[in-house]
Amino acid sequence: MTPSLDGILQQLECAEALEGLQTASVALRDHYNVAHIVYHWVSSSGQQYGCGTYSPEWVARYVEQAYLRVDPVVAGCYQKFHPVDWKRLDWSSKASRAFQKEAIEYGVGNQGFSIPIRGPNGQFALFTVNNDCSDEDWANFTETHRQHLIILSHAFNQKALELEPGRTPLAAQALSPREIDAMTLIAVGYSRAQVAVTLSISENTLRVYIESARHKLGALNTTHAVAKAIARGVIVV
Amino acid sequence: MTPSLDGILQQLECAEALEGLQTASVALRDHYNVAHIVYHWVSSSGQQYGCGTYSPEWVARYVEQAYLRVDPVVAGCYQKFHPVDWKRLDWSSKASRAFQKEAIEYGVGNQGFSIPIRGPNGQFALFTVNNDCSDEDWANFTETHRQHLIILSHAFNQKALELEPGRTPLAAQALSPREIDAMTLIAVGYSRAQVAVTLSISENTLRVYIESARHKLGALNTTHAVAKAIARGVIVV
DNA sequence: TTGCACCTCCCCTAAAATGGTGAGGGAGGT
DNA sequence: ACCTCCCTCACCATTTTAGGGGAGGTGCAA
Repeated sequence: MTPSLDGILQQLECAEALEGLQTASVALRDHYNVAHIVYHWVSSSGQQYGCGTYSPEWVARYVEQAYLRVDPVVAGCYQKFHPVDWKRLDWSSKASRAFQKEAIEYGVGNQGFSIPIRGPNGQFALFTVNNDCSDEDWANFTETHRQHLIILSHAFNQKALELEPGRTPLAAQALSPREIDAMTLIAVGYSRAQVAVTLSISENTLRVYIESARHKLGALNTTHAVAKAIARGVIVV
Repeated sequence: MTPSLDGILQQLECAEALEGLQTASVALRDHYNVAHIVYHWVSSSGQQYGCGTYSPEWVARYVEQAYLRVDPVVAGCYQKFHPVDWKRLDWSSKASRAFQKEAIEYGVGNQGFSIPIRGPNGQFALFTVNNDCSDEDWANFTETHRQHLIILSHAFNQKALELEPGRTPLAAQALSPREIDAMTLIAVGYSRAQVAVTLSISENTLRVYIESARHKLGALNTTHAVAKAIARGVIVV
């Protein structure tokens, strides 16, 4: 007996480890009667995680060959942020075709539908449903379940973020208003001279702000400080 | 008579301009019988757009005062990527409280629920539903409609992206692997000399990468390039 | 009152970054 | 085969930024 969607969502909400996502993937595969459900993401630290129903062999192969940099699904979805049917991706390059051929040999279906979700600090996740069927059947399937799949991708994503280790105590020291002004203008490409004129202060004063902000942010230099400020959302560009 | 949710979604799908989003916002407000529905986003170019049911006075005030940099909803959601209840944001600072007080004077409800969505190249959107009611009622509302609101945020977002002018030639601006290496190391505070050593190349070569990346990113200087690269998710720090 | 954090300004010198151009070899795609 | 993009290195002179110092004024809060 296949579990209900609500049941799976509820179960997902209670999950306390990666295994919970794994179990949910399997349950979803059975629920929808498709070939595969896969969820994988890249954390802010660049670490990759994944769960789903692909065969261990294919996963190992994928990781070993660093296919993340080849996979047109990843590359294509990275430029979008709404659901993407695999057919609409660019499979023209030689590497892509070889990759696809190999994937199918490892039991991956020919049809796919992936939902990218992007978080702050470069987090990027993909929720994928995969099957082996005709174009027409697949179009029907995605049309019918599109909304549920979006909800599911959110649920997976939320859970994944909760489980992510070291997801930032973030004890960020706040910058003063003037420091924020200064860093913001520096971040949009102004030179110190320009920023000083814009803020109607002397360049010497400006430097004090920049130095101060740099120390608060624990940065090694101005560029690093800007990078940290943006990554932490202290300033918005 | 209030339109059905499916009707609104369908109408949204057919929208051909910002007015379509505006109409949908109003329809949604009536459908859910809440105070406000607002959708606003920042494009990759930094341009702000918005639509919704806030009074024109409040919108004008918001823009004029550059409240985007004060609004705790924006600041809070910028660090997350799942729905956020306004109560869970940080309203402790004086500026935040003053902002909130003023917002309420302009007819904004005390309760809010915002769904952030982040696109490639630094696009960032917020779909907000706002109301004036008790904590309990609001908890019930958000609990009940959470999934639909997520779907709606996606629908708005997809439409907004379609409507965004000049929304294409970005994919061509991807950085080469070496450029990413260079920018990443610069972003974590290394000097050019250190980066050159780390990458085992001459500092001259390194500079070519930085310059190339700078041009691709349309940045005025290295710091600006790093800022853009991070904001767009081209590099992860 | 006495801190403390903020804003503002000034001095110094050495190190780093900036701007553009030329040029060779390699890999991939049409 | 040709073309384009990527990787690598080199040269030049100039501007900007880097790291510290010190010092006076405001306003808020314990």
